[in-house]
Amino acid sequence: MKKPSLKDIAKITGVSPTTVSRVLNGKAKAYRISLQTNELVVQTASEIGYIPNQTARGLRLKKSHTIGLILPNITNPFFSRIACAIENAARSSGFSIILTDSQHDQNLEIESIRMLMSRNVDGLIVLPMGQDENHLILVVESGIPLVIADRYFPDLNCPQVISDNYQGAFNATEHLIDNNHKNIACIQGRQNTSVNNERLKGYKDAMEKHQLKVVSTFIVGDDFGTKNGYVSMKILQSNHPRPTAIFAFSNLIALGALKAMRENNMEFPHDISMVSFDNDQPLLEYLATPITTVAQQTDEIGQIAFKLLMTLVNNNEEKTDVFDKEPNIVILPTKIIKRESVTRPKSALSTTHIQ
Amino acid sequence: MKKPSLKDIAKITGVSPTTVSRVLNGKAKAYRISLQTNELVVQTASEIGYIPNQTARGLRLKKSHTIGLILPNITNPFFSRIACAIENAARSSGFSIILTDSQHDQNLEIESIRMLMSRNVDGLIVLPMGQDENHLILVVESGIPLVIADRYFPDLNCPQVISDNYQGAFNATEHLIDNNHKNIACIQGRQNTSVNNERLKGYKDAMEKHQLKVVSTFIVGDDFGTKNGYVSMKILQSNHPRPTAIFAFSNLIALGALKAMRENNMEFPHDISMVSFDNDQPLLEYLATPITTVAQQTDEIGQIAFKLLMTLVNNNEEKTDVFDKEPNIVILPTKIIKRESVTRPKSALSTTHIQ
DNA sequence: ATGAAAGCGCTAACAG
DNA sequence: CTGTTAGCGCTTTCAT
Repeated sequence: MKKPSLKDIAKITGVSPTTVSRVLNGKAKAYRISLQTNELVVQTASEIGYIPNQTARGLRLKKSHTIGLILPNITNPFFSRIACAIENAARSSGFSIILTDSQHDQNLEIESIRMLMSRNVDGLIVLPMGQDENHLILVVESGIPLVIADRYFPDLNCPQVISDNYQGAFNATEHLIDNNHKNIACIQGRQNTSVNNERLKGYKDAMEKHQLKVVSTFIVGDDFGTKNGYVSMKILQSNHPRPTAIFAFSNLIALGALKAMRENNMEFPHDISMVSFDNDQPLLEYLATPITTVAQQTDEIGQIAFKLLMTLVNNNEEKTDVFDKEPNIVILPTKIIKRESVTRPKSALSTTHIQ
Repeated sequence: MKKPSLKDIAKITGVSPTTVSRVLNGKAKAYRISLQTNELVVQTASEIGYIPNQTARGLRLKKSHTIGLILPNITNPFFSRIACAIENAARSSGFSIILTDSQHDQNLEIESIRMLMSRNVDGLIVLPMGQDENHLILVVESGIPLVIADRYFPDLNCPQVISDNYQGAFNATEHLIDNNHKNIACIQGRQNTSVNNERLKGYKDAMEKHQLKVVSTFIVGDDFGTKNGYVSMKILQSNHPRPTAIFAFSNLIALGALKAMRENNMEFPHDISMVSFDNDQPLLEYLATPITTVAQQTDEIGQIAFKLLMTLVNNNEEKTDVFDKEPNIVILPTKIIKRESVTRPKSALSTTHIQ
């Protein structure tokens, strides 16, 4: 026995499919359908266990009540929190989300976009892995609502939500400086991404503000992942002079750095201080050395991204050409969470500043 | 300018929609379509940027190439790893996943199932929050392929993937006993779930095997979340005698317990040893006291769940009544990862065993 | 080697 | 207050 359709209900009740449709969509009063008919339809619908076919509905209405979510890796708590917030907001609004994990792979990201468009999603929230925007521009041009989070593309004409990465990085660096550090290295994430650029700028500006020279060998790394944190830390340790403090551009970088420090038998934070971006690792508080982090408002990023998308989706119904309006950029403040990974440098010796 | 359809290609090329469809679905040779036509169609399709409408396709084919995934909380690394594995496997097979987070809420879980069915997913992977099975039975009866992970329902006629929770718990407990603990408490998760039952049984059996009495006040807790870990630990600390070791039934419980221990100024593990389930928190290694855990094979759980679902989906195409076959249950071994959270109890005094 | 026509399940004119 | 008709975009008989 196959799934009952709206037509089946019509047959059983003896009314037309139209009426059934209207009743089931709560348009009974709008069409002044008799209470009797209404009852009858609702009744039989539930009796035979009718479940509306959203696919058919979507085809007809050209609205799927589905949005696509593309992010670099659901396993990263920073992303999973955002995903969770989006999913919750979406459900409350009657939307489902198709999740795709790009695995930090540009091609997968592009493929996912295509796939999602072919599935007629009503909109797209993407947390791009890099800073390429061609595929994103195509989305905007195609007219399907798009919201970007965790990256900023000045030329991309769509709403975007990001943290104030510059200020966060500036504060992080200054916090290190306030603790007397002069040889401060940073382990970057993926270069030329807006996130990385801003954090780098924040770092540099803080250094310069305090008359500390920005040393190129103290700027290492090229990826937001754990491995880069590990490798970069190893490199920093092989250099002379060594830094007395590290600013890690992500939680995963910090994790990798931790591993390298441990292998090198370094005492943390006595041998080296650290502050990291991202505060979403639940165990952060209970580390041997709880790490001072720059917290991003992940829940808010998710919620705002979804709201922005909804505005777009709804606008889209009214007029088709809203795409010349200014990009709607939301910048969320960060907050530095001080823990125990920052101390004053051990000795004057180790803090000799390179001139 | 709206999205081009298959018909548009037909119009431009001058062939019929049928032919276009055949070409675009790679059935050119099967229908011996001339190379010329083939070329022409493929060419124009890419020229006008044609993207097939999967909604229409799904309606016609009654196959959406989409599966639903329901899990209790994507923010929990245990689940996000499984989700990641499923998503990857799905993508490789040309499937998309609609993700829903039940937030450990039975009603949301039920609602999600309905929603997913109405979206014509080809199958469902659910990690149920509890042990209610009525809504799951309905799914099986409706004929839509269903695979369960992380719970076991003996009466549910569908493939299921779980860890060997009994053995894992047994080993965890025995490890504590091997370290001379006698007053071993456990902080349970949600009661009457298969997972909890098995772990509890493993705990009890290990205790009994070593002639240790299972004390009811040493079995506390009722939820796999952080809060329960915290509260339960507080309760255990207020009891006399106090346990010298804790077996936490989940990573989140351990996290909550950690918080309580810290507040009570307990030295960990000197005042109290601990072993926990789940090894998916990335920072586990770097805790002040790295916790010994029972690792589940999360990637494998996800991969196997998806494979099982695919078998079902494909079988389903052949015959409609495969649902009388034996439930296909896969039990994956766990592995205890020893770290530093287990020591011998401090003094003979504190290990006095209650008789 | 290609097409015409029907229909998946639903809804929105348009008509009474 | 209700029904008839057409059609969303696609695939699949059945023809030729």
